[in-house]
Amino acid sequence: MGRKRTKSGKIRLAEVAELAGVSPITASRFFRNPEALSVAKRTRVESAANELGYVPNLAARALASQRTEVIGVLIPSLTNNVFSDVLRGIYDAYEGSRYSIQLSNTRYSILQEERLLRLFLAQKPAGLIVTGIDQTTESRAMLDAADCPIVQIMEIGPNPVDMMIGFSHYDAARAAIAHLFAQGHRKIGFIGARMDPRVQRRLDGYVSAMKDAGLFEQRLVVTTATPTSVTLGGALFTDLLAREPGIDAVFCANDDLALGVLFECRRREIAIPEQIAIVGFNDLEFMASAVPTLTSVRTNRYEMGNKAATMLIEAIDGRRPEQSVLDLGFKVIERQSSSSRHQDSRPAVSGGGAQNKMVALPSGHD
Amino acid sequence: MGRKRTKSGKIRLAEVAELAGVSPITASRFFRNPEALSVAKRTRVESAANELGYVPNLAARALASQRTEVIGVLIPSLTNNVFSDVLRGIYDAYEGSRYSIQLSNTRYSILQEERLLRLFLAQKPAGLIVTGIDQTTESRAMLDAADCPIVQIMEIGPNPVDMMIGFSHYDAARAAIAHLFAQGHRKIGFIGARMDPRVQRRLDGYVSAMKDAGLFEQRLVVTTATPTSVTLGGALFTDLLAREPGIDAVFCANDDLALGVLFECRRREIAIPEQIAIVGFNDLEFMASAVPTLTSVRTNRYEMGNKAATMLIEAIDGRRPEQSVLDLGFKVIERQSSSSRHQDSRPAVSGGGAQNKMVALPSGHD
DNA sequence: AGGATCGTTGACAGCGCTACCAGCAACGAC
DNA sequence: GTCGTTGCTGGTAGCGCTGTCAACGATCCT
Repeated sequence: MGRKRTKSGKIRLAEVAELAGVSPITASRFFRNPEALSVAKRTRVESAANELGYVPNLAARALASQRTEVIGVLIPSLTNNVFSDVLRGIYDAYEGSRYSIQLSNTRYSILQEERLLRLFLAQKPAGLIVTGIDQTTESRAMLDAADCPIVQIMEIGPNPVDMMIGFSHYDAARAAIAHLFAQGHRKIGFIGARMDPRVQRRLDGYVSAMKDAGLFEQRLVVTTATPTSVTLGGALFTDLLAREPGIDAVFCANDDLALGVLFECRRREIAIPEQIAIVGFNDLEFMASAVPTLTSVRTNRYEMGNKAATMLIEAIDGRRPEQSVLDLGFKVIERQSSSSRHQDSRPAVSGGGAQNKMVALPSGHD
Repeated sequence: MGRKRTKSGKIRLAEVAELAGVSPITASRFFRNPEALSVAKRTRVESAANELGYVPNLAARALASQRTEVIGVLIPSLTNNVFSDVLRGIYDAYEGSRYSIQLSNTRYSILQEERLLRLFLAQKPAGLIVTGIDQTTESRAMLDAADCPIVQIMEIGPNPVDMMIGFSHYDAARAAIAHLFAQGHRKIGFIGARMDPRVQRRLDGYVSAMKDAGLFEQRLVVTTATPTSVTLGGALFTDLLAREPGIDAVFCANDDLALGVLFECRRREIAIPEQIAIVGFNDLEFMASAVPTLTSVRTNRYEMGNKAATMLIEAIDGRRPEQSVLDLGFKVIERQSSSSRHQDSRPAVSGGGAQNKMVALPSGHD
């Protein structure tokens, strides 16, 4: 016996086809590949669909076509400003496309990531965006076996699963330290929080730059697994000062920490940059507006998300990009907090960034 | 002639049923309502599913059952810290539930919201979370006609579509101004950016409080439609000072603006709070850590998202909450930037917020 | 002119799951 | 002992769409 369930009441493709005087399959084609129809039928179907207010049933489409139009996005944090910029880039790229985004938060756990990956892959996504290059072997195997395009974002490294877009955190950190060296700083501390893989690589870059200069000392490094915050920046800086009162600069693994250091210096009446120089990472908006303005390493977060999404869509549509690994580079934006030239504190209320000087260009030209 | 398409290769429910020695329909029930099975069959199906690694096909389920397990979430911005906290609350609540989240960004446009709403509703979501109470009449009609639970978040107001969770931005602004009055301030400026409906209501609260005290002057108000930023805070404050050099306090519509004002004061060597007091809105993390620490109105953003999601799930499952409108209130967190008691600038590196004093409690007891 | 090619259209048979109803055994009430 | 009643299980028939193939006329080539 059939079901008595109420017909959803919605317009179906068949109704549209009937009104347009074509077969259902022709109407179906109109929505997927209108070019394939003759102009006459195309307009007939189009007006019929408009007249009836037809909306395709995505579940039926997914079932029949054996694929979804869902893009899975796995990011480690929803709180972090960095990821909200990336996300905005991603969402902007999908706007108006037929794909929809399924977002999940791994909370910086690769096990959680593995779990979510399994979940996503089971639904046969059209594509996948994952953060970073540090997956469990299990995750890696699933990604390798996945039959959809995949983009890894936030950093670049060897052995991409498929496509990859980001920059070298290691090189970026080295460039920041090189900048501090150029300004005459020698005893440079490092503070880092959360210590996720990318922060770890910034630390690695710092360590290598310091070692190259024969200046590395373990006690110059203060890190914690705690999530980052402005307050934490002040606390870590306090620790650093206690360990090594003689430092003349601090490289902060992100801008929130840098802002915390700035406030802590103010509290302690330490002059920036005269007594201590500060360099942050990411170049969030407030860095250009702080007093003194704060030097930071600019990363192209919005572009990273946007480009990743664009590349993914193109790959799904069968147009693979020429180069599957894209280095978006970084720039050290030099500002007052690390400038030995004592730029005067202009009342530059708006337009921060105009007077920025580029110190290093795209990474990874090796 | 049938299709030759490769069978997806995936395990289907029928295979599980066969291995378990039950009918497909019984296996189906196991996944939706295991209680309905006898214990014997339940364990048989369970172990069969585990053995085969069965994963349900959501598209087929959605098609057959005529409903999805997707929750639509419409927010105006992905950049704003405020919404990332709300989102985190929402995602946390859905973690592990069978629902998935479909997020869209209205970019503060009610027309965009209407478009997205139409898109969402067409897919028959299990529930909907929308931001605010200012929808187009068309949107409102669609929401009223929607046959799924709906939660409006971020603020409360008359005529909820269904459920509602938030607080009164009007009352919160009034409380902030009352606090400034209590500290002896009279010439209180207002700066606001973006001027979305909620910021507008904060302005309304400011205006009414000032008028009540006979202190309102139009030139004390500086607003712009530009998206908010720290830099913009400095610029708006500069405008305000130019218009009315005699102000003794500023109420900022959000914390980014407040931070910008702080930096601008530092640039101009204006003493806080002696010459000018500052009050922000939202109580972001950095407010407790700034120098001087910044007074703000704390809003329960994470809880708002989390509670909204929880209420929505319960409503979907047929357990509607007793009260459909929930006021989460706010608190004025008094800090140095508006304290006439001249709290000494302690080196309170971590733990900001411990010394906070609550000034006003949940809103909307009228 | 005949055949090959192209562009366009349609028929058919499912995709994997669940709503509906019916059946059946076990049980208690009368 | 008969008649509900309850609890569990299964059969049937789709949900609305699309992949595959075949057929058709129009166009092109030799």
